[in-house]
Amino acid sequence: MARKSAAPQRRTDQLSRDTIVAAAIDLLDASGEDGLTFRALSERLSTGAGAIYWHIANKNELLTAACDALIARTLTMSATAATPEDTIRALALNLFDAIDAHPWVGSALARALGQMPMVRILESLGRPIRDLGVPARDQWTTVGALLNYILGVGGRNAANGQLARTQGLDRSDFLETVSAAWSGLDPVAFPFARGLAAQVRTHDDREDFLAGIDLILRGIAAPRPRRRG
Amino acid sequence: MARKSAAPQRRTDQLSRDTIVAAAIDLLDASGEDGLTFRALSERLSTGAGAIYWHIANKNELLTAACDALIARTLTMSATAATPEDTIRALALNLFDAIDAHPWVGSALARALGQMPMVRILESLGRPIRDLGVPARDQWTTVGALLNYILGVGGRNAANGQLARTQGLDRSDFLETVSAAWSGLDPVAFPFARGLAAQVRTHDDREDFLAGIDLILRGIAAPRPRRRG
DNA sequence: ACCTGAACACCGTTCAAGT
DNA sequence: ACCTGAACACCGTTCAAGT
Repeated sequence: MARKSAAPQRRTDQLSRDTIVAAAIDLLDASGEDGLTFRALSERLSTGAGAIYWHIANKNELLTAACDALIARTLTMSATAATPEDTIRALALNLFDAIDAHPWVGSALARALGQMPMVRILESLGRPIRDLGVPARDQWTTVGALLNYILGVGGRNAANGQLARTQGLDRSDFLETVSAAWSGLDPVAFPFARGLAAQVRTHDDREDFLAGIDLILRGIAAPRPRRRG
Repeated sequence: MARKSAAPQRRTDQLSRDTIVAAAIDLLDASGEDGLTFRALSERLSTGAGAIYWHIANKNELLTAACDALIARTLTMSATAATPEDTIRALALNLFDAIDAHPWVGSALARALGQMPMVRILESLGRPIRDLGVPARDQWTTVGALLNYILGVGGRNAANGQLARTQGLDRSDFLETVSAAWSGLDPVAFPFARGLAAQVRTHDDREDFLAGIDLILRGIAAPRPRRRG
């Protein structure tokens, strides 16, 4: 008697939230944000599509959980350095590298507002800021500035990764395209952007990111005006 | 003779890219990112679903075009102020307000990398930075820091707007939830985040955003170390 | 040249039915 | 308690056929 299609192997052990999240991370790393579907996930887990919903509420929760697992891993890696500044620099770089290696984390973070991954980052960033001597009333603004800068870069990295995947361009191809487009801009309407075309081609993302962190650190160290005293 | 359903009125004038983009903006404003579908759009334009593809390549291009129209509008609004600092502040605030009023712009911008909306912002931000006396070799880093901070805040705003829409929470409800969750954090593992709970409830997004801009401006003004002389 | 609208190949999510 | 997998209500995009 002929069967319509090969019966899929079903797993014998129980599914768990952690197993699902781990599989989701594999899928996201392998095929990007669009690659994470409940169908692909259930196939990889040798289970039915609906089974996942017993352990996780919906796709958004799954994405946040995957993001949190990765962020937690990244942050525990970041030991305390010699100075608060160095701690912040090291932490920021670890986050940059994590988002660079897993672009989907960049956009997942943006959606995970008051939730765990954000809280973890806030906490890790907050301690060295406190140690820097930033007064309590300025801590929220300060951590916010650093966090938003980091998330901004992360979002751009995520977009880069997504673009590279869908267009099949590698990094230097992409930069070449942007640089060429910018050199072609109207010199009257866009003098500044036009002048940037050369720098776009040769810049180092990681170095620029760190330079931005240093700029913000200088801003934190600089005395606030209108204090009179 | 009974018809299956009311035959839709079809438009008599020609469709154009601008008409489509304008309708897309209306739809995005009215029902958020998820509200923009080719079916909803074609209904609003009294045309067939496939007709839009004659004028616009795909959804991504449509989103970028909508974003660009709004950004162009926002930037021409931003006149030059008394000082470069004030010009940057005014520009940043205009962008903040635009993203606040149209949250979808926040996430659309992240995806519009080397394209027009980004170039426009870069250009508007770049001139006052040049006027500030930032040397050519630091201009890319400087404009990048400001841009990424602004985009980071924009991304967060976009997420806020999306959340408010889907959960049906208003701003203060949402902040209340976050604040409550943070007060409940483990005081040993998360002392800093816990201490922020109170500030979360009462803070002013717009003011904090501007404080971050000021912090970065101080960083730009601060002398760079390791110059020796 | 421009538009129609059915069709295709997908989605996330639900839920009766099974064990 | 946990899982199955068909079914539902959608998507973006394509394309033969019309004008």
